[in-house]
Amino acid sequence: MSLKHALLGFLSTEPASGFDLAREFGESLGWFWYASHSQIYPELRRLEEQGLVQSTTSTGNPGKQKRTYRLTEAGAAELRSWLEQPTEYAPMRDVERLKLVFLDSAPIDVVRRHLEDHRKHHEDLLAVYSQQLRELHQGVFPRLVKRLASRPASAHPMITGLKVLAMQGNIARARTEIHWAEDALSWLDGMEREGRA
Amino acid sequence: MSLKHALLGFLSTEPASGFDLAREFGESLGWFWYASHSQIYPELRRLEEQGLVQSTTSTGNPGKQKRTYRLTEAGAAELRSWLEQPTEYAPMRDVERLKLVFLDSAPIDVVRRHLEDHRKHHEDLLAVYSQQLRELHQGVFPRLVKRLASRPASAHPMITGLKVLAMQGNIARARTEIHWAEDALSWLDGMEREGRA
DNA sequence: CTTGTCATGTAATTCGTTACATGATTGC
DNA sequence: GCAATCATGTAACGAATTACATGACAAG
Repeated sequence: MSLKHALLGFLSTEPASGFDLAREFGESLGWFWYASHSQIYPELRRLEEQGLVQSTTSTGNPGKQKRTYRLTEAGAAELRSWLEQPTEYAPMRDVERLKLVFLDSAPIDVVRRHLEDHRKHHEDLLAVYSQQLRELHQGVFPRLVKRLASRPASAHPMITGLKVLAMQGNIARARTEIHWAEDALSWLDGMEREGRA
Repeated sequence: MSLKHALLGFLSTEPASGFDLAREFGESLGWFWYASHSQIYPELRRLEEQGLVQSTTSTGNPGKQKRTYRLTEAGAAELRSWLEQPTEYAPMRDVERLKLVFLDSAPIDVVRRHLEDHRKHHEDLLAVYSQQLRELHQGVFPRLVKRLASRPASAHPMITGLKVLAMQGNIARARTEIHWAEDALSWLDGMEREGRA
């Protein structure tokens, strides 16, 4: 039930169309939640049926229809209540680790390639997150700017701080994965040397 | 398509029943993959239709039916081919982080509770993983023992090593989350002090 | 006039969760 | 006799992916 609340959350910053939301949920490697447009459009309709959001079709531009959704009071209440409840942790499903434990009869180069891919993947993530953290600090990160705009200056440190915190968490994760992959690669080199000796 | 390969992987150690597999996929906080029995039983039937596994019903015990699945040569080949292919990384979906970025108008105690829960969750995971790592090193971890049994001694360091590596990765992750949560809590305390000053 | 971006949708399928359902065996 | 564990399944629903489908507008 999280797509629902992810949408309500994004709409709590400002009204947006399905297209806008699909862009935000797809770009920047996902920014905490990913969803495709084919999941978003029907979900928004469902939220409207439930009275949690309300849509207006753009007048002005004829032909080019654009449906903008805004949060209703009921939607804001639903979001608040979800935010207050403790998080239920999703069961672990980790394809890479799963592969790793069964790779024990594969050629050593296959194992190495997997670990190198893993390192590369998280290095790419780290680059993106580091850039986004810089943008958060510089106050040029669009989503943050919009969120600050509608709120009093006294609330700004908390608003910014929580985003920075979340991003730092992603950075810490990426670094951990990179370090782990590097340690694993050294260990693998050791194995190979011993195997040849 | 990973449940399929998770099952093939587990069956590559030794034949097992749906019940055995459901126990392994459910216990110990999941050991890299979680699935419920209601997903496992039909999937095993499908794998049998595809000729990747083969089942035998226990004779001997009448009434108490127990269906044991073993990997076929085709199943082993499918597993090898999956293991060789590069991993596709799942898009990010992180409920806790998502909540965190929208918690900026909630009472500070709600934020604190979320961070404390997060720390607690990963401390619990860390305890389990640390115990399992000890068992791996002591050679008393059942799944590892079984896997070593069917393979020559020269392969043992690699078999054990990869499991240790995977577990160390989980431990590193858990530690990172705990440290992050603690940093976040200190920051939050600072915010509260400033807010009251 | 064609490519790219904006914009919104539906359909088919697969994957995963929750709940329902049944029956045998073992230990107390 | 009763509870716990072993053992296997189905049904209904919800979440997510992939593919199909359409059309406006802007820039070159």
